[in-house]
Amino acid sequence: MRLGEGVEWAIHCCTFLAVLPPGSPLPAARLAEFHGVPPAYLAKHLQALARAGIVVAVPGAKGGYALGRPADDITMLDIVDAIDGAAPAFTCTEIRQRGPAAVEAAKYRRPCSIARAMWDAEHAWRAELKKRTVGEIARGLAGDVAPEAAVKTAAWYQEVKR
Amino acid sequence: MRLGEGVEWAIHCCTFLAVLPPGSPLPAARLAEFHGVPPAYLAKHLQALARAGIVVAVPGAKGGYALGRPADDITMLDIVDAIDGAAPAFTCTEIRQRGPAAVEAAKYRRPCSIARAMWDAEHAWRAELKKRTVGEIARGLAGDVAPEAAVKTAAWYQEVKR
DNA sequence: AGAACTCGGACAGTTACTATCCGTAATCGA
DNA sequence: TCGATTACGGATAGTAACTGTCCGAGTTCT
Repeated sequence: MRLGEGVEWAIHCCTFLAVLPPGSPLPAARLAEFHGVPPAYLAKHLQALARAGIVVAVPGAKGGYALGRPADDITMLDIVDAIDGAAPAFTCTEIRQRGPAAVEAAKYRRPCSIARAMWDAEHAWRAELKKRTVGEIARGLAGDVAPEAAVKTAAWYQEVKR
Repeated sequence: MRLGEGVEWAIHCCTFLAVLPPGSPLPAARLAEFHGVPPAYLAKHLQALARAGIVVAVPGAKGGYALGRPADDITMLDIVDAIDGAAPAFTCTEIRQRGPAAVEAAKYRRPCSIARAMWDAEHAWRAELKKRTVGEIARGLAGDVAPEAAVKTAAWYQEVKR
């Protein structure tokens, strides 16, 4: 089981947009430049975020992306679902109905215990992601690294917005 | 994020081996026949289970596979790790060190909050899978379907073992 | 109105998963 | 001892998902 790299990029972009002064969208190319990732590919993921309403896309000159709602109302799960898709990781193919022990479909009242157990685990994963919001992450992000990085970030932003 | 189909097959095989009378291994071809899955491909996954010690492989005529330890000592997580690999689904590529705001590596004391949040969620998923054992699942499996299926299973097993 | 800039979807390359086959080694029954 | 059966590993294709890039449509500013 592997989570696409785009999920990481999307979360970083959202947390970054959360710490930026609001009211001024940032182009996809600038977001890619700041994070050191391929611009064209990041744009694709940003489009997915826009479709989910997590960010709003502002077209035209001086356009770009901005958060679609308050950072505290955006959960990690929202982003993961938008990028990776909301389809469950485990899909029950009902192999119990495929062998020589199969009986007519109506006799299977509930999904098999195996699928239930896998789905329970997945629910725990999603519940944990739902607890964490972009706002919370953004506030804690500064403590991960020396204040020097925040200074460089501010300098870069001023340069870009000039 | 998607979990390979082989995981489902492996769990079904383990729970099936758990309800079978012990002391008599079942060939991979029989396991594939009972579950209605491609024999050659299932064999690959069974080999992975054997490498992990979850099942024991008995070579030669009258050989096959049997559980490697009591069913209550085999967790769902054991099987998932054996088939899908124990590598974490989310891998932090440290993109915070790649942009114009990057500072020297030593300044990053702890992993970024984003990675920690993702890993916490993954830990919750693994913890849930670790709670459930093959023995527990096997005991509950019969209740999912009409008793008729158990009869057909027993008949098939007697035919195979003849 | 013109120009510049942006998003948006359509188009290839790469990796991982699915699936199969064959040769080798080991075990049991005759 | 010989043949049948079975697990094991490698080599080999096909398929789907992820990664990556491009150019056109629409919008905003001057």
